[in-house]
Amino acid sequence: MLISEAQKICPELVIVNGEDLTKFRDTSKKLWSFLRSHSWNKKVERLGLDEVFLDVSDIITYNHQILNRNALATSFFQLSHQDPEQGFVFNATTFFGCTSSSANVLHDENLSNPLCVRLMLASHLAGYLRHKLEEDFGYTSTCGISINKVLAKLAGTKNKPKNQTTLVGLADRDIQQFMDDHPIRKIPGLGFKISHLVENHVLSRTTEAIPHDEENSAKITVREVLEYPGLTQGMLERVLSRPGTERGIGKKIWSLLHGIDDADVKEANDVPTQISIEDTYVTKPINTPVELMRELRVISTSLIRRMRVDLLDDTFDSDETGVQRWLAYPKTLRLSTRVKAKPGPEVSTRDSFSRSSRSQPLPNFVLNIKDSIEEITERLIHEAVVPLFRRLHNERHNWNLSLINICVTNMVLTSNDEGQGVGRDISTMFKTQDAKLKEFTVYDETPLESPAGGVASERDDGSIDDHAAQESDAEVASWEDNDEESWDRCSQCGHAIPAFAMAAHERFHSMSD
DNA sequence: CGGGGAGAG
DNA sequence: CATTCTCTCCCCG
Repeated sequence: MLISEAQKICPELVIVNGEDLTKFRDTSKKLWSFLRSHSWNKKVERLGLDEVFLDVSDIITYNHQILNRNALATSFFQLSHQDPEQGFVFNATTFFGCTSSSANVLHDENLSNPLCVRLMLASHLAGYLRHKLEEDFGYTSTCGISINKVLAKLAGTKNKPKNQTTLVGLADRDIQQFMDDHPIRKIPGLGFKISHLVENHVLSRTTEAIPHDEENSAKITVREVLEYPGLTQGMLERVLSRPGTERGIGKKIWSLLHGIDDADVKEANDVPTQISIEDTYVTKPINTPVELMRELRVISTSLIRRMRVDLLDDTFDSDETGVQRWLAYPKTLRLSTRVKAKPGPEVSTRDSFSRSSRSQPLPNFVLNIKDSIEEITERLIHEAVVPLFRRLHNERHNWNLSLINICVTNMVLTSNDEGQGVGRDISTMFKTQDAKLKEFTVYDETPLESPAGGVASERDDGSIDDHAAQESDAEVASWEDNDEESWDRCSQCGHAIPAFAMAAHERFHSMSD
């Protein structure tokens, strides 16, 4: 809701600058887990905090097979392969919720069309899941049901805010009809860059300047693009190809415009591939080391906190077992900044939006769970973040920073989620474990060096200076040096293994026995 | 792997 | 309403 609207309705409203997304994140995770628990193939892909794709092909195939055509009105949808009791009763003579066509009832000719029956079954599954989301958790939802991701997502926009839409596209021309009236910018996968290139070409414009705002973004429809003479995959490829563009972009965009999308629904990722925290300083850019250090401290602190929330195993209460281990840990630390554009006559809007970044290996002390967040933050800033900053900016002040971002990425998984996903196949499990052991072996034999650039510190005059590396810096960031409990010898093979990886390592032995 | 771009919510 | 703060996937050298 617009803040101005909220204040109109509720004048005594207290507005606090900033937000805490914790409850949103937790709820998102909870609802997502619920949906995943109903998936057979585990293809449950999150899109942001409040959307999710489910590939339910396997469930639909099964329920199609067991469908009794003599008692359609009192059918039973089986939610489990193992337990035939699990499921719900439904009326298979109609779709659940809205459909893209006017009639919701399945006529005889449609009943003989397998695709139509499958879509009908999926609509009931969606209806059931949405019902549970509302009854058990208290959240309404929208859903689109179709044969691929693009069509499902577009269908889902039709009956907001709390209904579902099944796209009953039985022939290619039904699909095309559905696509035709959409503005191309609304097609998932066509962002503002590609939309403008396509629009400019179709309208035979040669405008180089791409407007950055949503306002004058392409209002041109899919139909108008497809009616353009000579529009082929190859033509789109030529129009859209610039250095750095995705290979096969022409074919991809052409397909999307036709409602064709072979992108897989990806299996759920247990840990994010990246965690980043950023802040913008538009009205008052960062210019002095004092301001800089304060902001780096704020951002780093919240990053360490987020790492512990998102990357630590929370299956047991930490105070019950006393042991928490990393599900995954990042190998890389990255600092990005954006410099505020100089207010001049010809400001290429481009400039103010692009970022620069530098990265380096993440020091290992960051993973010491027992150390306090403040302690780790301080060390991280001085030993890693400031050196990265100095690689980005030579000047000692007046950087005019309008954005700072700190990111950890390049995650290494430390254990298989037991009984889940890939772990079924012994040989692939062996391979993954082997790869992980290799990781640890490297750490074992090669003690980490102290980060390049030495330590920087803040001086009274506000400048940042390098010190020659101190004696103590030599022992920077090594688990062994800091905490003898962090590494252990495996009783079976004598290999040195980080404590958090021991469980995985022992499973490795049990697999190879 | 490091750096950057595009697109998503 | 426009901007902010994430996150993922991809390309190039």
